[in-house]
Amino acid sequence: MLKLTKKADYGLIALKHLAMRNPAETASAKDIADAYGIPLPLLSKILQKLAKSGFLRSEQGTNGGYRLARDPREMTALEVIRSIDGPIILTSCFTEHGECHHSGRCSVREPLRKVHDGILRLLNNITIRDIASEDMEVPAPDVDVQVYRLKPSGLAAHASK
Amino acid sequence: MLKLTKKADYGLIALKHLAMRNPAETASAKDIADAYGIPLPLLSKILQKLAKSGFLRSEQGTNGGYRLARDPREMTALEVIRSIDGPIILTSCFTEHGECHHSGRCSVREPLRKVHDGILRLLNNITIRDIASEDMEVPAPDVDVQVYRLKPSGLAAHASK
DNA sequence: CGATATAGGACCGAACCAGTCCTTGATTAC
DNA sequence: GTAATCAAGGACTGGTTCGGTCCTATATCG
Ligand code: SF4
Ligand code: SF4
Repeated sequence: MLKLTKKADYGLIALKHLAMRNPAETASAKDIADAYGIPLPLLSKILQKLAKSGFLRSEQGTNGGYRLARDPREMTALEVIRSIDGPIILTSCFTEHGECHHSGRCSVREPLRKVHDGILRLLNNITIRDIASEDMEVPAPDVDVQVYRLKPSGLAAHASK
Repeated sequence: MLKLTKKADYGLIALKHLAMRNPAETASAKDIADAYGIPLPLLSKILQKLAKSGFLRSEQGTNGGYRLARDPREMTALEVIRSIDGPIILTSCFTEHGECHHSGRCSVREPLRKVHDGILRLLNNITIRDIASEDMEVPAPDVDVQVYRLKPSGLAAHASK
């Protein structure tokens, strides 16, 4: 169904929140939870994960809270989502032990692996800073995701829509 | 978790299977199920959906089965997946009635919508024929998915990985 | 008729998601 | 030193979706 978990949403919200303020100050889980209406205990565990993954640095005690541990330009959406939701698996055969039992006969595995890579590359090119920036552009054609496309031979694009 | 359902996998397998053979002959659900080890009743309903969505034409009775209803170049992975799994929703707020209750305050909704669009565009550029073609290329940088990227200002690419 | 097809509804177990609750432990303010 | 404030983390639950099975009805060919 190709959906992101809400935990990932919340994690991104929190990181964006932190990326948009003075890196000197911390924000507590409660601050963020209140600001966006996210259940506190849920957000807490997300932030804990992000801290363990090295995105956040935590400070306990009164006036404690979280602050970014790295430059938001160095945090990609891919890494963040991975850290919260676990590995991204477009199909169940792309995980370590999740071998689909027809991976032998399956004819779409390789094609889907390319799609998978495309999505990863897309997410990998988005940084927290991108997300935090107010105005963004849908820019000129660029490297990024490379979809496989038939040889030079025609078969024009039926993209858009 | 960003996973495709197995039903979608199966649907793509079936379409690929049909795309790679003489368009004159039909293949029954059983044929395909046996060929790839897919449970027959499950595959049946997938094929039914694909038929109702206009990808397949079905013929009942002995020697019946399914055949492609359209040119495989005109069937995109996006449409197929949509037809089987329902609408693709990266986050729960992108569906008609699935309004997330913080869509008001949420700060990542718009950015994620762009990611969503990127994924859609990616899937929309893949046709069944692409999937059926033996050799594919990961071609030159091309139009396709446009990830938003900061203004001209530097912030070089930290793509790859 | 009877074999082979599609068409489609009902059902079920397992997994996963979103969220809650409760306990522990560090740090600061008073 | 004690209380308030914070993070850390385990256990549990209700709801939904997924993957799959089963059973019946209908169409078509030989
Ligand atoms: S092997 Fe084929 S059917 Fe199984 S998960 Fe991978 S792509 Fe899907
Ligand atoms: S509104 Fe925000 S939190 Fe809710 S589903 Fe959309 S992106 Fe996720």
